Amino acid sequence: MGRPREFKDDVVLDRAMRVFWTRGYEATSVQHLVTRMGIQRGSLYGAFGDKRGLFVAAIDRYDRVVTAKLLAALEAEASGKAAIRRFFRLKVELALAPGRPRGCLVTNSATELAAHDRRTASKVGSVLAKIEAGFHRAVVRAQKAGEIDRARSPRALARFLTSSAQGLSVMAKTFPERAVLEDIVKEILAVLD
Amino acid sequence: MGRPREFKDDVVLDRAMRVFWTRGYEATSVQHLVTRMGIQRGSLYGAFGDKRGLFVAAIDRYDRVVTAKLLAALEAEASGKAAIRRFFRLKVELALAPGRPRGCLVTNSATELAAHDRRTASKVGSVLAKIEAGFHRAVVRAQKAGEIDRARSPRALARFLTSSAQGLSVMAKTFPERAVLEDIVKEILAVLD
DNA sequence: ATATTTCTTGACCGACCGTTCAGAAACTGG
DNA sequence: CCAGTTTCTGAACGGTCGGTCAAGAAATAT
Repeated sequence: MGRPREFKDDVVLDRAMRVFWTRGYEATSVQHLVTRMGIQRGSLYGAFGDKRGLFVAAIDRYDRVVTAKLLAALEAEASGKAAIRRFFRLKVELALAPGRPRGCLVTNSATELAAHDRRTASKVGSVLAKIEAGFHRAVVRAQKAGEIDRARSPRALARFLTSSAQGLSVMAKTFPERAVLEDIVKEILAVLD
Repeated sequence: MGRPREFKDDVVLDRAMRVFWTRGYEATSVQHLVTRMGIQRGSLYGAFGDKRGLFVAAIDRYDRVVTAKLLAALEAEASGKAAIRRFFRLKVELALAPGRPRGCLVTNSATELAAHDRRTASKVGSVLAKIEAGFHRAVVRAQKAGEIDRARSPRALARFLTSSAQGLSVMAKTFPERAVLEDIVKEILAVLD
């Protein structure tokens, strides 16, 4: 009962996500947000609490939309090695896709806000943990198939791959050139041999 | 002639650098800066132009103090491979050193500001280029000594190592634990074998 | 049809933002 | 000791910040 929302949460959240993704948290004003989201201030505060709340919700949305696609790539191949390769190839394509913000919202949030804001820190931490877990599964799968030496620590490899994905996001934001990113991915994948 | 400065530029710049390093650019107010730098607003504007100018000067200072130390590690060993190992070991130690801001000012600046501000972007770009050049020299040295297969591209390896250093900085900010960082470094160095 | 609930709207709030500036203070050259 | 120059000091500037709120609009329940 009562008057229904005139907007879909996910639709305006997608727009907010893009704004935060391109401009960062602090550089984005509420005025900027309401303009791009196409709703009024009151609606924003009614639906998401405050700017921080909207930001955390935007990271969550990013997790469900963007990160989920990358994690899916990690599970899509029977071969663990092929899955990891697919993950990084997809990451490069996403990083270079026209009309898409550069870099990664989670990486940006980790460096800009995670140190000061608990809610952001825990969201970022859980997303990174999810990625690491995905890599871990892929590595174990690859080891079982004999693609990767069983003597190597899957935990260390998973952490390395997670870190590499972060590094790639930083580089994608600074040097969004295919040649650069492909050079990097080539050597990341070389670690697995 | 005229009244002399009551502060040393590098001293107050070091303090500004630390503030930006821990809090980022946008989240740091000029009020915050003058408090921590121990000078007045007027002096700040007189010496550094504006907030942006101070920020760029702080990155420059970071380059001369922190990055220079890492680059020196890269030149300190005759063996290219040992030099790269030393670089990453030092990076881990710096990342975990108590009383020091986590992560890396250049990495933070790359994700927070480089996309919007040209001056920051060119400063960040030149620092990263310097690091990449250092890695490149070390890789070539290692190849000449037979430590690394000559068939591998030193440019790709240098780019990979630069990217890895960025990733490590992100991870250091989110998970400042020795075990995590050492796992990552172990696998980064494994690429060279 | 009316009461009730929720959402929308746009004006409004005090606080703080980055920046400026006039005047006092501290130096140098004559 | 004074004129000239630079720096220091702290108050002040307009603008924008994140956030609130009262009133109207649109739905449901009775």
